[in-house]
Amino acid sequence: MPEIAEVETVRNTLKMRILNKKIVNVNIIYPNIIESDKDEFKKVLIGNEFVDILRKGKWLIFELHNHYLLSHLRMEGKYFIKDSSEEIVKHEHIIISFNDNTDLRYHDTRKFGRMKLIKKEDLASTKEIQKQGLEPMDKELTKEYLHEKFMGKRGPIKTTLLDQEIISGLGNIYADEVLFASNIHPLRDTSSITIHECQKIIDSSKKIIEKAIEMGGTTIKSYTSSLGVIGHYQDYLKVHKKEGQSCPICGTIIKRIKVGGRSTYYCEKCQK
DNA sequence: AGTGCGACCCGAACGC
DNA sequence: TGCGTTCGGGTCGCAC
Repeated sequence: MPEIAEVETVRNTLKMRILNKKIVNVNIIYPNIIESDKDEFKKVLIGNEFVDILRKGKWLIFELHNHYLLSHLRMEGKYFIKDSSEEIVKHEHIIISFNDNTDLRYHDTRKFGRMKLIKKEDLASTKEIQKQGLEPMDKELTKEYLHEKFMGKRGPIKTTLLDQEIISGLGNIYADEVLFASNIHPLRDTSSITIHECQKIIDSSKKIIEKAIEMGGTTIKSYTSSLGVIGHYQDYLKVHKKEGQSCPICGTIIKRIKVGGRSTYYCEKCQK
């Protein structure tokens, strides 16, 4: 499940492979991935080229001449680079072909990912982008900012960490890890989080995401062999998906509960 | 306004 | 074995 670290890895990896190559064909196999007009999507892309790839939260922003292609991988979206001669396999939904006989192929088993083509001047007013809050790496993400946002918020802190309008980029997995590292119980009411705990949330978010990006970097090689970028975050998770196992700090059995409909893992001794 | 929940998908895991 | 059922994950849109 791509979170901000995986998206950043995809961005860096694709930048090395697809920039400044002329797009010669676009094959839309499963149209529902594309939220904007499908005919225009083809018309704008063919003959165009990607000049840069940006990112905002979990959104990938492919920069074209005059347009941006926004792409959200949701849970299982992946990009592959393949030779155009290779057979199209199951779950490849959008195929963008370049003039050097390679393809950028969007692969998504659950078909949850979304793409949207917008004019460059509309980027700032596009709600998907505009809504993104500060990222853990942003200098402006301070304990004061977070504390103020949290004070006016009801409901469990776990749910609030998933709100992209406050902190942009955390998903279900890292939200559990951040709360564990911050010694905060996932069901704590958001408004009860102290300013000191806000700082702990910021520090652990940064640490966890930086490490994940670093790990993502190590998987770049496998990308070229058309395996897609798969984060190796599972190697260092402390609580997420660890129900029934011992807490790495105190040995207490990790619990699993539902918070806002999402599976949530925590250590009842370490997280108050 | 804020909050909660179903819908979108389909492979994997589970129950019988 | 093979069938049917449930679950999960991020975000949007609708209902309250």
